Amino acid sequence: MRYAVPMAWDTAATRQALLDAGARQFAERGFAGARMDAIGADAGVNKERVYQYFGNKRGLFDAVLADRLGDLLGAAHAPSPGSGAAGIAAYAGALFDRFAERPELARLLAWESLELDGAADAVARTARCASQADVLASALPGLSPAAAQQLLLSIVTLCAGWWTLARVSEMVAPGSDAPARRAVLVTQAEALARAA
Amino acid sequence: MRYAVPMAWDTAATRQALLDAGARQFAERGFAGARMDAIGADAGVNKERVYQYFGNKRGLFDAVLADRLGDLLGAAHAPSPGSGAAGIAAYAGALFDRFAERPELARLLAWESLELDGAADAVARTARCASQADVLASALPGLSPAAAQQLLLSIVTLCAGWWTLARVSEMVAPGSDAPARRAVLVTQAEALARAA
DNA sequence: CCCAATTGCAAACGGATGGTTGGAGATGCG
DNA sequence: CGCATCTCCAACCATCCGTTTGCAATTGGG
Repeated sequence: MRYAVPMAWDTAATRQALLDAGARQFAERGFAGARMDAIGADAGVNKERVYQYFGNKRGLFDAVLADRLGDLLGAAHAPSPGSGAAGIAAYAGALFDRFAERPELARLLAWESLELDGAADAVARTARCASQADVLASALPGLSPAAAQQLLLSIVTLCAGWWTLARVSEMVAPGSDAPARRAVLVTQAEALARAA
Repeated sequence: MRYAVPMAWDTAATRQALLDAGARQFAERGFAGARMDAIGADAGVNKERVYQYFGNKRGLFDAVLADRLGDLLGAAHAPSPGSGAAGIAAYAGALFDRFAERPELARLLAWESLELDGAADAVARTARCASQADVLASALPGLSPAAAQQLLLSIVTLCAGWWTLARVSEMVAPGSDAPARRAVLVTQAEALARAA
């Protein structure tokens, strides 16, 4: 039959468009709530292409999580060795900024934890988290690896929390906005680093 | 037609059973992922009863959130006036314990933030959060109301985070378990209180 | 005891939805 | 240029699912 538009090939662009649309739709509505029709429409591609490139809805979700969250913690500017609590504070600010410029990242983290029993691309991402914890350990001489992991976990939890627990934020700190929350988190990260 | 079992009335029990089943199913799968058939089966009640008592699926979800999360922060043992950073630390431990004994609470908080634009029963819950922030302010003389709100928000975010960002916890702190995480959070809450 | 109102159930409805199918159009190679 | 293969689309399928319907059973008041 005649199609609405001429149908040129662009395999890489189609796949990327589906990943981008999938990221938007899964961030907004989660795995269960996202609709294949909506993903296709958002991508400007027929939804049948998802099955060709990713296998099924779950395959696309895993691909989106791996693609978007693969090096989330490393994407924020890391503290320098020996930079101490100030370096950790700056890292918290940079991570918060990362979430602020791409709020779908925090939301995808939250959906992943609620809807999946295991993280997408867990082995690679766990290795990257270990590297990032090592970076924090080198910023704070004397910090054990386990303590660095706990510190990093708290910083990520606090920074992402503005988006992952947005309703809680609205009720507990109704007068706050993102810049105010960022400032508090930078101070709190420094305090956590000092106490670590 | 003949029913599978005799059909006695118990209005209050039926409503409670649906709330309890709804809490379990919504905590596990979220609003979009929960199934009305499964809620009815879990409650041991015909799913049609949800429409009689709560209007529709969304009405049940709102009722569950209001019922389970209404006084979440107050349910944990509050710090005494003037009890200082130690009181805040103990409060963090109590809140973590609250989440540990009823992990559906943290998950419901997260689903609410991801799936709704506004919290259920927001006015009442915001008032309760303000009261709880006042309790923290009285525990730490000199703490401003806004700073108390930010401190409370960070404590809630950190305590709930073990469940709301469970996959992140597994990747960032793979060797940690709940008791270890609890101990770190108690220490971290004390550090945050000192810096507030 | 009778009857109106209420509660509860099984079955059905209409629309939604993930996934599949058949075929058109594009590409690349001989 | 012809043909095999690949990419893409529109339409369809089978099942799912929130909600409604018709009626049975229970309850309580006169």
